[in-house]
Amino acid sequence: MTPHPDGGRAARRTHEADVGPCPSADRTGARPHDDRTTKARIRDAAIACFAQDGVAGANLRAIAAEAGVSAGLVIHHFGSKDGLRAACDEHVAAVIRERKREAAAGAGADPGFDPLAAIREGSTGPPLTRYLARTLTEGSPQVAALVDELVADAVAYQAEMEKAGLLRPTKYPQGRAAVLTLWSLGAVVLHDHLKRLLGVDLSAQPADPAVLLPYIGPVLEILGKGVLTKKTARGYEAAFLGAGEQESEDGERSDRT
Amino acid sequence: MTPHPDGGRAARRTHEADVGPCPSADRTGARPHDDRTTKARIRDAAIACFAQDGVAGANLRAIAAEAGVSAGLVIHHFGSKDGLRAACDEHVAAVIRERKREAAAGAGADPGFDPLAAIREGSTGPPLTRYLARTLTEGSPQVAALVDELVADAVAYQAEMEKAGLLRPTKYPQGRAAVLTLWSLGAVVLHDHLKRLLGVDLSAQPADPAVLLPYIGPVLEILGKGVLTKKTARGYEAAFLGAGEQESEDGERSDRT
DNA sequence: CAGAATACTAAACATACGTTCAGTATCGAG
DNA sequence: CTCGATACTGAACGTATGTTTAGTATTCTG
Repeated sequence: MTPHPDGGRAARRTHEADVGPCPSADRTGARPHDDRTTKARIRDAAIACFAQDGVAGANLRAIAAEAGVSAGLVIHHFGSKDGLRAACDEHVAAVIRERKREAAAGAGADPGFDPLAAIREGSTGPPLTRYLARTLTEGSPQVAALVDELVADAVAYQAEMEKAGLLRPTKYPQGRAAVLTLWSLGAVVLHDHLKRLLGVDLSAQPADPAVLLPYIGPVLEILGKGVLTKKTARGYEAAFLGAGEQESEDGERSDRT
Repeated sequence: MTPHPDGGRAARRTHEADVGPCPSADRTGARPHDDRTTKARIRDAAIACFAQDGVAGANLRAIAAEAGVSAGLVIHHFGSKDGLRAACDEHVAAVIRERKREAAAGAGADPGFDPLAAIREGSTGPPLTRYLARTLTEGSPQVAALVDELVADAVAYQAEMEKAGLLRPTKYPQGRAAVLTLWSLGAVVLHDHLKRLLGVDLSAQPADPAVLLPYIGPVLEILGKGVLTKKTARGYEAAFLGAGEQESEDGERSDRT
């Protein structure tokens, strides 16, 4: 119940939208000191509750209790449950953007094919991945915008890698990036099933990256050499793309955006 | 509001669990005759409402109204909202199993890599795909069991295809089948995003399979030749699977089941 | 047909929820 | 210090919701 007593002190303090002026100078003296604003604490509690029960399933009183405040205060700060949800969406999106930027700035690393690699969260802080896994299916504009950004990033990233000879060329730059991104996000959304089937939990940060292996192994195999033999691939293509289609397109298909 | 006035008369009548004895001989004369039992009508209405608003978001009165009955009757037939949800889960799972069996019995067709190809529903009947897209993320035992079956089917199917030389061999029979199945399901769960990004709606049956092309195209490309160049693949593998692993590349290797 | 069981409705019930409100404490500005 | 604004609480309000209940129609069984 009580948040981590101490430990991650001055950690993470870059985004911090408008959660308030001062970190709540231990006003009531009630709980162990927490460097977050009350508003931020409420927001984090909401993220945790929404992640666990879904937005419709969670309720303000539980969120308030988790944050150690009254239900009225939640409304006072966020106007309504919907406002709270919007704030959570924006916060999560902002954190992800920031961490992606940090990761990009840092040593080459491997953004690889996990668009959410940036938010493999430490055990501290709210469960961003689980929150996203929930809200990804509940259609909010903020999350939609975030997904669009992830795909756009993937398009750019894959173009770079392709130019560097690290990725095979594609006839569908936008389509391939979108499909790979959505597949990755889909695996996160279905993390419960993945855990049950392969014993890998994508919604928790791995102590040791090796525990991801039952998932990463097949993924690398699929992305490495494909799964269809040449003739099967040709067969499907003939069936779907129209028999004589012969693949004219190589450019960007600008359906959207 | 009113269901299809007539048309799909003696259609679909194989599963029909225990929705009751006779198709409600137009008891009240209130609504145009429907060949479904009242219980079945309630269940289908529930599937539609759950699909639209999620299980937590939907409410019994709306479901009852959609089915043209009172809220009390829903409880009378299903005991509780949870019971109703369980019945829906079971029904959807049963329909999918049945259609998969039919599809398997029919001409070779292509179960391909869409584990849900069997339920590309006609415009009649409840929105099974959307329902599944919702419940897949809400963790019910019935849905979990269904997913397990889909994966098991995929393992068997891919083994057959591999033997027939239609699929590349894999080191991870279970893992590859699980990953491909979950990716496909994930794309369904994220159908809103896929629609927005590529203009393809996986939750509706396509009048013309060609409309799926912006999705199928990249998918076939990825599954056909992969996306990583050989050295990139080797690099990732070295990083993840431990440096010296060496990749025999054509042999079977049964790590997992 | 009699009588029991089932299908069904409308209303009532209890509770859980989002939100409002009145009041209190705390803070910053002058 | 004074005053206004903000942070915050606890209780109240109104409503929506899952469920119960009492009662009526309908069907099934013998």
